[in-house]
Amino acid sequence: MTLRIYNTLTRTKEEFKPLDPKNVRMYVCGPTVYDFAHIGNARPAIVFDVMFRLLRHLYGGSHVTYVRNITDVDDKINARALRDYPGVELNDAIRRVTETTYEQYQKDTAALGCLPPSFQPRATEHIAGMVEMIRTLITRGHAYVANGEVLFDVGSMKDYGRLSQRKLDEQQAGARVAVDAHKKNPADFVLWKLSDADEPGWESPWGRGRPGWHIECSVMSKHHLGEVFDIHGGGLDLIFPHHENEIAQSRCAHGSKVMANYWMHNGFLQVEGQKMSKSVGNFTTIADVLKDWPGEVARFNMLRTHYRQPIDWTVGAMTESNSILSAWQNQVGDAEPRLPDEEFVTALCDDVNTHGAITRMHAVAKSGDAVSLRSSLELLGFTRRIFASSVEGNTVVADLISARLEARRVKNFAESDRIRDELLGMGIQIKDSKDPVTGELKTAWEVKR
RNA sequence: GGCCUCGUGGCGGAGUGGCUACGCAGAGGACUGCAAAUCCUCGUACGGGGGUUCGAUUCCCUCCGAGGCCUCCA
Repeated sequence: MTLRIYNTLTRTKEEFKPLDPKNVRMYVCGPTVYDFAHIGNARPAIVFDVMFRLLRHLYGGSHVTYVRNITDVDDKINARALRDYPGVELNDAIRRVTETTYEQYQKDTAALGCLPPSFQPRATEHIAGMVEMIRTLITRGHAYVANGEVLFDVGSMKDYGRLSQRKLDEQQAGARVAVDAHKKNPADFVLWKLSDADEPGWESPWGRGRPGWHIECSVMSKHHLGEVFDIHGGGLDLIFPHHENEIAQSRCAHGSKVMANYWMHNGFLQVEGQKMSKSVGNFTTIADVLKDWPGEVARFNMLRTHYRQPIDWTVGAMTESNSILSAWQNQVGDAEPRLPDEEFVTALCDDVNTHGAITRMHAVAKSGDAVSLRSSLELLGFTRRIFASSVEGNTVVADLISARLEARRVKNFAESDRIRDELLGMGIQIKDSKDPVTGELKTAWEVKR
């Protein structure tokens, strides 16, 4: 089975060849923990979770290392800490912001069926590594100190801009880059900046300060995955400047030709046809979605579209996802998963074509092969039965159903319909059937939305 | 101004140089006390205009439209 991946670096689909099949290494940019994650943040979490599961399937569960970082040092966090915890000592306030947001993120991603990554390093645990890498960059002539900042010198890297296919001179034509007198090149970016007394900071050779926006990923990926690794993922918007700058830092610090061999970027998401933003009022957090829908439905809804395509996140689509998934869950029952069928895996191996895989699952479902369907669901991360928790063991429902069955046996249809309406009022949809052999009446049910 | 996506039937959404995915919704039928569920059948789409070709939804050019990045952003 050949895995092919669309590589942003080359803008083509390439055959995936791991550096070491015994240790396939993937790094994905995780959240900055200052606020509830929104539904757009869920996309990379889910998409790369599927990638993680697929790699484990192909190379073995113990032969894949997946790192997703937690950015817990950032000026947005400081601002939030000052706003939400006035009067509290700053470091303490920051810790409260990052801890509560981090815990919420763990809950959200777990509810969406995502496996915990192999490592979830935090930026604040790697400050020493960042100082070290910055020092190396200065030594090697790729960074300089100016105006209290350490800046990366983009002019020192001959192919800066390769990932985003930008040329430095073309960019300046746009004149959107602020020209700072202390920068050698307007595109030079901060590696370290000094902190005021009321800002978080760490001691460094350049004074008490904090790291810039890009250095953490270079340091943490190197720490867990090495100087060169296989896959680096994240959202489309990170291509520039974040990933471009990560590449610049890592390659220049290590003297390597590449940072990662394959760069994968997921597309964006709109809500009901509109860009999600706080001003429009359609800013939807993962927690909001989970209030209305099971996490599995949200996950399925996300996977019905190829990861590089835009998604329009709508109630209509969620309703459709819900009906497909619950039909499958009913069909699958308690079947034990085995190996998923080859066509299904082949679809996933074509640049993680989850929609193609789901199409295959429709065919499998139609064929009545519950084990195969269950196996596919398993690989995509649908391991639990969705409605079970809310109503399982509900004796009221069971009693009403048996009372209705009895009424039907004695042809008291007024009573049987009354009970059916009562259940419907509870959100329970009745499904009658007859045993094809014995002719016995049977009733199943599901939670209707 | 630069770079990059995308435009498919009522809706969602793949894919392919020729054989008209798939799902949801909808219509008809079977079944049912009636519904629901289930099963069977049906609907003939690829933004406009050029070009290449025996033939393009699929390749090329162009126009129109939607969106993203270039500044923190998944």
